[in-house]
Amino acid sequence: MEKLALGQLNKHLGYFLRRLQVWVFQDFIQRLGTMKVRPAQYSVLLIIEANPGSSQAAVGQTLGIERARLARLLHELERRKWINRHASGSDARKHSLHLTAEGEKALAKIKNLAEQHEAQLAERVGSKRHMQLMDLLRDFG
Amino acid sequence: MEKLALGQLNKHLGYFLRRLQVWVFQDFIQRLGTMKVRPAQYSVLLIIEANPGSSQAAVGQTLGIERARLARLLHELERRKWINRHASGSDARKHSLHLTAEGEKALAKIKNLAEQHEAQLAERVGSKRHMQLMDLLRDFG
DNA sequence: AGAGAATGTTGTCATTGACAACAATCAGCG
DNA sequence: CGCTGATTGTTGTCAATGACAACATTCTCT
Repeated sequence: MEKLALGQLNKHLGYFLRRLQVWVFQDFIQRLGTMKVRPAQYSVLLIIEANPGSSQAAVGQTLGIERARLARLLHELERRKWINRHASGSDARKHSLHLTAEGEKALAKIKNLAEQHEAQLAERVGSKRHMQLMDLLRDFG
Repeated sequence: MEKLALGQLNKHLGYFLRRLQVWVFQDFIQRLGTMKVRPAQYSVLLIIEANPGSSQAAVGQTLGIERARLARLLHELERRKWINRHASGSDARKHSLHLTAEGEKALAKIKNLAEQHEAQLAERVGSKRHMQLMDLLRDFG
């Protein structure tokens, strides 16, 4: 079955962005299947690691994850004993997020797999193009 | 609320791809809200326009949309009288997809809005970066 | 003619994003 | 101080999406 013409789709950055993003996430999910970690969970773990004691609101705003969704996502990470949330001293509404020792061990493994994923992605995309894309895309926030 | 450190997330192309892609799609959906067209529907309409008479399998494979999902998506486009599917002459299993006259009129409006979306995206991203990203991302398939 | 593949349809499930309501707590202001 | 409005986290619900299986029909190949 030959591919069809893309027509006007060729002019839309969003289309190509989406196609590559889907490919990247599928590879990530497959590669981290053994740890049963999805991209959103991984990003949350990294943010907690880099910012111990953050509140859920801060994590959510940084990653663009909505409060309700993040609450459920964190509930799952807590159930797996990878994070804990104790009350923040300064503000009783906030939960202070930390990795557990078990969570740090798991994250070490996960980061290892994620690096393999990134290496495979760089190979698939071409390492030069990978760098160029990183430089172009990083300047958003 | 200040943003938190991204930590290792800074090394993952997938993260930045995803953030920009989400932004682009949200803008697209908002901008085309008056026509109630979502990105996937738009892409299917463009493919049918560029390849009249295609089968669903061909469209699905081109866009990476699964058979079951495409069947329902097309059902909705047919309900809106934007496309029709009549039996293919050569293969009775296949449906031959075409835009209706009404569908062509609607698509003209939609393409107009989509161009505005793309222009705004180029402005947001920077027109030079927009071009560079297109060049880097287009070479996949 | 018959076996296996392709096509489109329908059903179901899990994940996700979005939104609203709620309780607890905080911040600001009289 | 006490009150009002905002913030934080939680839970409930709904729609959209992706994935997968089962099925009838039709084609291809031998």
